[in-house]
Amino acid sequence: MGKAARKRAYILEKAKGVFMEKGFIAVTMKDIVDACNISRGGLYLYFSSTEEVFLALFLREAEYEQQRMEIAIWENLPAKEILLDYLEKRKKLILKKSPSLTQAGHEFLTRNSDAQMIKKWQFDGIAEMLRGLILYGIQTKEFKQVDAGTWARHIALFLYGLELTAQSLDLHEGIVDEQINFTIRGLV
Amino acid sequence: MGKAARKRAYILEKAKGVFMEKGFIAVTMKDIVDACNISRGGLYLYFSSTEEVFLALFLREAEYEQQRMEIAIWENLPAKEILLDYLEKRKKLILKKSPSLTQAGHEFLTRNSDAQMIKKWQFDGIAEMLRGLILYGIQTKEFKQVDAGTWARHIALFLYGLELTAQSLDLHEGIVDEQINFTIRGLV
Amino acid sequence: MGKAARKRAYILEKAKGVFMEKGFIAVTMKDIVDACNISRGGLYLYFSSTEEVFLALFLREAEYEQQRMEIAIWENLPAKEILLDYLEKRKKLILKKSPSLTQAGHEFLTRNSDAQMIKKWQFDGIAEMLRGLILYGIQTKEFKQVDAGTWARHIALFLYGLELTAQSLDLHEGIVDEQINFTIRGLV
Amino acid sequence: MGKAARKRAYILEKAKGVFMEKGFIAVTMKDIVDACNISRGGLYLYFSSTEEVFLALFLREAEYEQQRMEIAIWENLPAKEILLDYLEKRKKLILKKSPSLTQAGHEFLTRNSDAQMIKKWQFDGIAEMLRGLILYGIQTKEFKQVDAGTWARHIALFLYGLELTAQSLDLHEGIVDEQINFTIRGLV
DNA sequence: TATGAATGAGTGTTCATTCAT
DNA sequence: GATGAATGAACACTCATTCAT
Repeated sequence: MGKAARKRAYILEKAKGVFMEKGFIAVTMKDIVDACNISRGGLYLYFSSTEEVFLALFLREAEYEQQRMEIAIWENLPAKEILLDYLEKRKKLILKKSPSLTQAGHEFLTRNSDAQMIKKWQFDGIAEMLRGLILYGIQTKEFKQVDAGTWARHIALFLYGLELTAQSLDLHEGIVDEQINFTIRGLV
Repeated sequence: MGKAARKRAYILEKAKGVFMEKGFIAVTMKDIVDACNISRGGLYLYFSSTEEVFLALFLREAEYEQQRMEIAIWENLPAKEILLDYLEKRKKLILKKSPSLTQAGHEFLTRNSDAQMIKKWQFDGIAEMLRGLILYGIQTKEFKQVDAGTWARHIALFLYGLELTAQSLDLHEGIVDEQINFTIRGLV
Repeated sequence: MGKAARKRAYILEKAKGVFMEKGFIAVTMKDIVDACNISRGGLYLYFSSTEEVFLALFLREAEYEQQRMEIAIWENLPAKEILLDYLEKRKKLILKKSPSLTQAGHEFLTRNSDAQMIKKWQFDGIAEMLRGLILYGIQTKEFKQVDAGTWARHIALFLYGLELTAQSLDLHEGIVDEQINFTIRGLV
Repeated sequence: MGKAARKRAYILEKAKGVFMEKGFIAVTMKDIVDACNISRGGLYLYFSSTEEVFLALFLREAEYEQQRMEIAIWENLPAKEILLDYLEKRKKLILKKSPSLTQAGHEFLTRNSDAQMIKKWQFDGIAEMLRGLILYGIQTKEFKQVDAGTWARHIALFLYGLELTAQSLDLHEGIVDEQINFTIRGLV
């Protein structure tokens, strides 16, 4: 990795904290500059707007997460275990008090309807992944014979909505657990 | 209605368009001034911040909607019909292509955790209403013997998330229908 | 007194409280409007700036005070008693916590070097009055044989300065008494 | 002196002219910006309010003057000569036709009762200094056996008041001389 | 006369963006 | 490449002043 690439990676890493803290809209170039401890002009050598920073960050995160997921799925672990792991991970994000990258991504989408990549990642990719998992669970008899596509989309949408709203609605852990268990019971 | 009240109502009406267009965070007093075709100072005679405008607007909308709902529920129609009507109404909001006040309300909540009124309206009130409806449906044997509270919260959360995300995710009507029907099938 | 004159007098009375509270510079037409409980436009029917209000007020006060003084002096009271009374009156103004009309007048003079009337009243008139009093006291052998003009101007300047600075310097009563007694001792 | 310090010094120098011209209350950040020929935002890099500018300016001036004074006092010159020099210096300030920083400082104190530094400089410090000088003069038999504290405060107050009022009252040099000589005669 | 809604100019303050070093 | 000082546009907010009623 060249020096420039390393600097870009550094900026994205620091920016991630900022976006997780403040969402997307409220973030200014100054926030990122401050978080990175670099000069105002320095940031502009690599990115020329918060949009650009966020897109690059989101792309990086998406690629990374995609890999982690595929590995987990194809390790032949029990479907139920994979699902529980996944839900557990989402639950942590949901219960986090500060905005998540999901929230920032949502704010970004609200203003930039043509950000296909984010759209794909925030929903399509996850729904597809869940569908694969459900089909696999049906095959291993762990799950009921349900319509995998519909269920996958339902879970994806439900979790996405839950993550966006949990903090603003002040949902406590009890309700989040209740809702997640409710979802699993429908499937298993 | 006095002159001042009429002017307030006029401002709220114009501001509604602005909030539906741009959400809450991105709206400035100047946006509202421009939409109303009044002077900068003129707006300050009625409202002194975007927060104040939005709260007044939201309260007005909430009161109006509340009335519509209560009437429908207490007309003793079959539970299933009331639910379908309600879901149909939400579906229309969900499929509307331009941003709704729900999105603006969500942004408001993201920055203003103490806006109890909005929180109540966006979620608590609706969950409670749905719970009453489900209990009523169970009593009339229209619905299965389910945990009314859990289901009510599930539907409320799911619809809220769906409304927030539908446009940004570009969900087409097929998927929205699929998801709504899926929800009803679980209940009936 | 006609209706208009009565209204003018009313406005001046209320404005006096405002100027005593806030000095001259910080007072806005809105402050006066609020204190008078009249409409914005209404005030403009009588005065078209804070300058105008203040000048009218100062003139009125000056005329009133002038009369009181002259009466006291020509009642043939002992010179020392008249002087003590006068100093006692000034002391009260000096120890008052909020700005006095003197302070407001000073602020006015700072911005309007051509306000001869105020200048005359704040200093020349008082010096002249004190000079008459000192001459009278010398004649009645109550005061030493001093240069009446110089002493009069000294006392006038000293009291004026003391009144302006007492609050901002946080002078407590002990120091004010000390300084006033010091002045009297030089004379008697 | 670094570049930033030089710029700060430049701003203070230009601001000094503004404060001497307009006092403190009437000065806006725009006035300072215009006097410095810099951009609106540029000023905010160094100071974020007129208060801040003025305090920095006053501190600088105070430090400079303090040094001059201490040197004069401890050079063991005759007390009378030091006093005359000091009064001569004050007389120049008093007769200067344009407003002085003293007026601005006074306005600042009027609105900002907790500016101890200014209070100390405008009065306490000077009274203390004069007291030391009078005691020294009594010791060398140059001055009469007077109450040094009372006299020191009297002179400090009198000069302060004189400086504030001289221009607004349009006192000509004859009167200022008369008053200063009068003060000296009381002491020597 | 009297009202008070309405205006718009002026000021404070923040930030994206540029540029000399 | 890197810096950070500087700029200026944009927005929040206040207030003197006007004007239709």
